[in-house]
Amino acid sequence: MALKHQAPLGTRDLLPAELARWQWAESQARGVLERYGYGEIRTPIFEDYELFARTSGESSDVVTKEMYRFTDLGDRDLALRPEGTASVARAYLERGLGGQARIHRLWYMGPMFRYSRPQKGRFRQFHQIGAEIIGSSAPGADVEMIALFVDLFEAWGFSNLTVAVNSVGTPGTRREYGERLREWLAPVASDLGGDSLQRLISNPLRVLDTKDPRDLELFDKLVRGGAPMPRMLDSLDSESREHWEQVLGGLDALGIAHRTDPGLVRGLDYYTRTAFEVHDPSLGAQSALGGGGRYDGLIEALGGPPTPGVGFSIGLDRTMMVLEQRAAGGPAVPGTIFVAAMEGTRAAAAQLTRELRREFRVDCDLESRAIGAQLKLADRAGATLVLLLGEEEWARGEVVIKSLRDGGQKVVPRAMLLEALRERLK
RNA sequence: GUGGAUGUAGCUCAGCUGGUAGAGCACCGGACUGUGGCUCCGGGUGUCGCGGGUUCGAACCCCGUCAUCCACCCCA
Repeated sequence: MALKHQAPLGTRDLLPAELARWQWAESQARGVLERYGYGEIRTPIFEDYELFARTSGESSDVVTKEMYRFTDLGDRDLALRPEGTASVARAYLERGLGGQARIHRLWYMGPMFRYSRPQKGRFRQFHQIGAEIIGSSAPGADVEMIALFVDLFEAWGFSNLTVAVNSVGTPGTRREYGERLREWLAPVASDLGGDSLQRLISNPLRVLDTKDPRDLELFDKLVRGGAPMPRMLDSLDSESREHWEQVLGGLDALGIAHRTDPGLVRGLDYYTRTAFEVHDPSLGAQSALGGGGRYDGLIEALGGPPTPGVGFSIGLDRTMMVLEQRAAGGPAVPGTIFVAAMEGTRAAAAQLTRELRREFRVDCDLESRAIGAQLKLADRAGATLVLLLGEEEWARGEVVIKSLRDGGQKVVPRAMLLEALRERLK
């Protein structure tokens, strides 16, 4: 079908049938977030380009090649938001939240935009739900974040989740670790693949993430040669180490299943110390359902006072894909009434339909079809009750209520109709 | 940005070595001008992604282009 217009690459329409699941998931999430005492925040969908460039890191992929950047008619340099935390931090500063209370617990939900090549589970417009604690550097904040993160998934019906956790230290220790890594890799540096070579310069921590089998073989060779791979966790300063251990202790105390993943590095530069992620293998190559971590330097980088923060974001598109595979979170079918009219009762039916819609979910035929066709419509639409406005009955002040479940029907006086419907639908 | 695969009806797909398209489901109408589901009958709803080329003739062959999917990259 050669259509003139199609949804832009990497975007899609969500239709009513799919949205039933989305709405269910969103309302589950709202419930959890409210019980945790988090407040919703809504920020603009676009911001100054610089806001994202500064916070995500000039060299990050998000900034260098995935930003929807544009100039508006007033020559402002803007970008569609690639993630939510930068906007929340900006709003926190701009609206002076720091002066109102020391600790803020916030959540957000909405579309994000990244200019990357679409594939399974990856879209150019995707949706995230996220939460932040701004103002506390305590390990307990990290633990609460991870607990909330896990509880959201549990509210969606996930069980036996294991959270991957790591500590990426501070910018200082990360630099230091990067150096140790470079030294360790020095003997084989010239043999590394192109991607790894790039990363050796821009972000050495990522070199270890490579999937290139030849690179992995080189690493093996080094280890066999008696040079053990340096570990990020061994490079932590004493404060970060203590923080890390307390986070692990807190997770244990809550019985949250976790696994330390020394290779876990998050994509945005602002993360410090704790980093965590959850994956679902059924999603293919893009398996991360959500992730987060601590970002103690972010607010200061935006020109605010030193303010610690920790947060996460969850990809709703991917989560919905998993729920769909499990056929979870289906729509709760509400009882629908279908008002069927005859030749002489159409006007009355329209009136009755409008009146009933103040209280019930009501459907009707718009095209003056034969009664049989109306019943068929009602059936296909999944109605549970049909009100038949037969001419003779209506003239006597009566309405026929027919059940599409068992086919049974009975005649009710018009005056008793509302009561009868309430009775039948509850 | 790179690589591979795929584009035929609303959906899933068939279409032999080139002769201008078909099935199932869905949808619409009827049997059933006052009663749905089941059944039966009828209806194809299509610029074969788009543009060009080869050919007497192209859904099929060639070139280009667009789109989709999967993977790399990166991440949610």
